[in-house]
Amino acid sequence: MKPIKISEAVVRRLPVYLQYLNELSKREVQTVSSQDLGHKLDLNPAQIRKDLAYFGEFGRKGVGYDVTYLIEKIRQILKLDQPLNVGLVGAGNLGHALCNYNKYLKDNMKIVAVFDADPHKYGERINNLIVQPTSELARLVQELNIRIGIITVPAPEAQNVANHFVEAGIEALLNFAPVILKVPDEIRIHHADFTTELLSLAYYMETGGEHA
Amino acid sequence: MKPIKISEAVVRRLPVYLQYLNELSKREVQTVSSQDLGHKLDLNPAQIRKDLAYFGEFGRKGVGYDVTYLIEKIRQILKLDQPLNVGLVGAGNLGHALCNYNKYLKDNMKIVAVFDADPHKYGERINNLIVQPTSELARLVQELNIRIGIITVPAPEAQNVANHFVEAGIEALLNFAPVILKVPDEIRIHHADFTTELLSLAYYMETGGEHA
DNA sequence: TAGATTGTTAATCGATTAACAATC
DNA sequence: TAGATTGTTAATCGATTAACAATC
Repeated sequence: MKPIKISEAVVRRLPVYLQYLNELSKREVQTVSSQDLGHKLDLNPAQIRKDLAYFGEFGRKGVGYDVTYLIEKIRQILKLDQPLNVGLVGAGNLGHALCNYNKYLKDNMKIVAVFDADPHKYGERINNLIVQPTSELARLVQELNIRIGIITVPAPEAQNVANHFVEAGIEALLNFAPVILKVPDEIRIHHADFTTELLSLAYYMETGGEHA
Repeated sequence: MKPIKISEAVVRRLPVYLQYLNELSKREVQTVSSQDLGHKLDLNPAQIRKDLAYFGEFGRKGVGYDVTYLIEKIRQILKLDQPLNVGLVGAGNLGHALCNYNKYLKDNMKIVAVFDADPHKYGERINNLIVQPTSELARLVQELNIRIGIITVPAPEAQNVANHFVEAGIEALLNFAPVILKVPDEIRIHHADFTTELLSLAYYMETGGEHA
């Protein structure tokens, strides 16, 4: 039915479009052109049109894209029009921070359970969630239909947590620990390692940076 | 002297190499081949050799790469062999979490100042840092030679903080708020927005995901 | 209608991979 | 020497951009 393979680059731009469209929607902007979008997001307008065209004809020639309609369509493409439950292991600062992002996710994607291996944390409240022992992971992944796992434990424990998630039948993982994890090929894993990000920035610094 | 333009993709892989090499070093592994690296990091060995070859001849034919030597070389390429000071605005959970990553950065890159706009947070200790009022940003960026800024404030304040950083003479920014920021072209800005990351994962979920 | 902007094809550009001579 | 692995060129692959007919 849809034999065209969509590249990862395209998929990663869709949430960015969505984010800005939501902003426009809040400002009650009705319509946006690929030119507008491209200017704001620093992307080529042709690229934006092509990205969207992979999934259908969402615009009107001579007019542009209806903001509300395009939001709806992108949400469908990303499958955000159906519930998608997320579980998080590692109730440290980073874990707390991510739980607070639930409000940005709104939609149907939600962190529905938080786990930690430290007994001192069991029962702690994070927003409307209560920290559970990691031993409950497998059971709750099943029970709550958790399909995406977030890993925010220290690096040495990350692989272990990943293994638990995989055994529990998780479909995808988002890893924040600064290590490369091995998981079966059928599990999708994204790395959101901020150290990597920061170190690569260093490359672009002018040398001999002491000014003055 | 070096007229070859290095692509961003290459630069972003270097810290990943570095991370794994550090791991090997800790395990006292002496030598590694592009094949080993490729297998571990899920990259084509030819690509790894090519990436490294942009910067020099670091390997030995028939042998591979000396782990310690390659670490040293990559650190030089990324300019991690000289001090690089980082400032962070937003002492919330995420800010705290990132400060704890200082230990992973070790090297010469360090978060040397933390700022927040909330007077209740002034004076709060995070590891060995004390939260400063954002009004001190410009002064301390100069005084401490801060060259990279990290933004971990709520979305509505992010642009404002970015402006302050730019006025203070920052060279690069790492933004964690889920908004697109406008900064002058000469400032390098990377977005580390975890919502984008998570939403794009949704695309790869099987539809009709309720199992059972 | 005239002006604007899409969807899409073709052209360009760049990045990845294969292949292999050089050499440890 | 034989086997292994680099550095590098050439081939392939894929992604971005330009261009334009279609049409609102």
